[in-house]
Amino acid sequence: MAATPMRATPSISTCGDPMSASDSLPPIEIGLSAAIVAVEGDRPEILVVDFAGAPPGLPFGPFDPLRHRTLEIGLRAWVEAQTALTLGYVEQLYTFGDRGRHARRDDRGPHEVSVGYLALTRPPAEAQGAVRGTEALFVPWYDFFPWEDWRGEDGRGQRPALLDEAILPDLRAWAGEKPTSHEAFRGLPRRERLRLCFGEDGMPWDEERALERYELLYEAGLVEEAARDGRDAALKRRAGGSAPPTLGRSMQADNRRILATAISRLRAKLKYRPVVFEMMPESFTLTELQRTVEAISGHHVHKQNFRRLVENSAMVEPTGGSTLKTGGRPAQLFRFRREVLQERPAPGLRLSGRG
Amino acid sequence: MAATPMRATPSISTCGDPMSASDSLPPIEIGLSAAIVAVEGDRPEILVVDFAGAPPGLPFGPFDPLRHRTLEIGLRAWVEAQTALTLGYVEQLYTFGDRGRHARRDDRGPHEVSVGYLALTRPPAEAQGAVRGTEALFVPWYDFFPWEDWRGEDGRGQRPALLDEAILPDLRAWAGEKPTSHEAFRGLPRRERLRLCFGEDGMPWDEERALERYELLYEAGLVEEAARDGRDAALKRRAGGSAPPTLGRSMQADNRRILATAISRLRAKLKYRPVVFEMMPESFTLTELQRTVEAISGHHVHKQNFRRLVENSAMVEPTGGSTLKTGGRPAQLFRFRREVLQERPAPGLRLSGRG
DNA sequence: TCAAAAGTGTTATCCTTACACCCATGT
DNA sequence: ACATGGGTGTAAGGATAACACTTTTGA
Repeated sequence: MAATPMRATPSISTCGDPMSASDSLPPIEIGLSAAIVAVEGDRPEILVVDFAGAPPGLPFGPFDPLRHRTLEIGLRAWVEAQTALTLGYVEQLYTFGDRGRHARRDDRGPHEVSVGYLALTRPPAEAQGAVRGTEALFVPWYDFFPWEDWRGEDGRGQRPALLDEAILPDLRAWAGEKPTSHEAFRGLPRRERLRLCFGEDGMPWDEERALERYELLYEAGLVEEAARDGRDAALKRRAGGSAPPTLGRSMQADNRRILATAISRLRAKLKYRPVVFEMMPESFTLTELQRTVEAISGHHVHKQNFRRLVENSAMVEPTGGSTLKTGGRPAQLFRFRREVLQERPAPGLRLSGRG
Repeated sequence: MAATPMRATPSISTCGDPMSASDSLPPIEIGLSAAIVAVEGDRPEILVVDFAGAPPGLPFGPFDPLRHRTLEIGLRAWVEAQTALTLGYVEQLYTFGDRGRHARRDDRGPHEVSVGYLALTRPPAEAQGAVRGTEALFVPWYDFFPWEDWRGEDGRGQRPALLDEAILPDLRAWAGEKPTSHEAFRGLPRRERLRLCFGEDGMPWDEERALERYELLYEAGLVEEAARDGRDAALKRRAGGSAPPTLGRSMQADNRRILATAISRLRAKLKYRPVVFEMMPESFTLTELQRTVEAISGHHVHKQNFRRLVENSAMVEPTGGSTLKTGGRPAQLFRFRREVLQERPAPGLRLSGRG
């Protein structure tokens, strides 16, 4: 390759000693938050901690560098110590340093930075011994994001009514206003962001943009968290001004944003890594697998193509058994072929055709 | 959609008050590290801070939550204040809590957690005023990862000689040994990891696995950082035991791991988002665009197909001008069509055919 | 006239999408 | 018999990969 060139040399304070500025810095604490996902039938669920009336929160614990070598080890350790849940797949999502978590500037105590994790597990009934206390429970994640479920109550796919009735009218009004100085410098104008995120005129609804959608709603002051974080100005704009925003259940601190991050990431990852199987029991029918994928992605997929896709992908193999529990013709049972991890470079379920 | 069910209730310490455990926790400091990438001709370069003889490091600065609302704002602020670099694209990579950064357990002072960022910029010559001091400079990133450049010195693609001469023999030896207790519980056996990461027998070389490859080399004790972090045992195994490992230049602390993360992420992102253009000048020829993509991905692509792919993608438009500087027939100049961001859901350059 | 690099056209192949149809069970 | 869900086959369309070939400059 070439010899190291001496060329542009922007001046950057080198900070050879990482502690150089530590005296002047306020204390910081790192919170590890886990979005622990399981799918129960056709319902994706998330483990939350209840606050007796107050909005629920994701389970979390502080990171103690003296006890745990890495962040992920820390997360696994206290989750597996305090619950009997077996965390299969664990993945770091994002680190949020926002003040959102502690709303006010004059807060005392350490500043909280939260590292969000995604964990996948099997439905509670399968994870025996998971029940130990009463503070935490699994709740459907679409309680927090009703606009993300496009499967409809009946069978056929169906646009959530909430979108046209409540969300889009308010967002269109917001898009008509002048952007704040904060927004101006970076990114697209409001109208365009709205089109991209919510699939207005011509743009398709992209299920992977769950995080961007939540953040847009937050900026527009349409979720409860925005008010809590002191964005009252944004909220006043709402029609009438009396009715508080009710777009989905809210959560503690920035937890709903972490959950939105988890949903986006999981929906994306489904397509290029065999992560669904972390949420499936040992053996399952192809329809059960399809229901799980649909639950997560939030819309129906084409049955026949899904089946072929799965069978061609070599990700499953028949167990030999079958079940009658589904009603109708008995369904073959399959299991995950772990060997694909060693055969294919990047196995996954790239589904695009809607059902 | 459905009513919230009361079902499984794993007991998790609720930690309603985020400060509950703060007294017993050691102080933590958050370092923001930036992998700032630019492409100069056919060479990808990374901005490093020189330590006069010692291994270079990524520029970094501490996060001060009182001054900056978010981590990214903090990063942008000090980079743009201390250098005159214009950071176009900035993206959070990963947060490392490892002790790797401070090698020894008995360290005094705050524990350092590093949040790695990827930033893209234009070549130094373009970023006028970027030159302010002499501590920082751009160096070719393949100095740190020579095994990642498959383009060859001549023209045709070519496997780096280093792989067969030094890396693979040592890795095969490592794969033949018994795994440590740490490794055993999670993941694949050594032999399989080696196949996947380095494309042994039948598996293709996946350029996106740059991070996994570096981590494998670290675990096998074949990079200098492994020795520094106290993995001497691993190092003793090396044949002869006298010659220190020389697989690429090493960096400060965990910085090479962050750079590996940046390379992996950038190589992946190239394929589904129009990020190349953040590193291109206002107008460019298609061949220049191709050279940039090749520089990053580390291998050649098929010229004709690349051109068609780009032109069909509607990501560029002709400026009308042309240049003679390329030698041979004059080349048309193109510019990035920013409108694609609003037209296509996820534009990118999915190239797979090798050149 | 030749080398070098830009730029065009064509074809075989695979993958995706969509549609139509058959099979096995319970009521 | 028929409803229900499981399971299979096949044809059209589009994207990709690989190939050969033409054009325009400088030396």
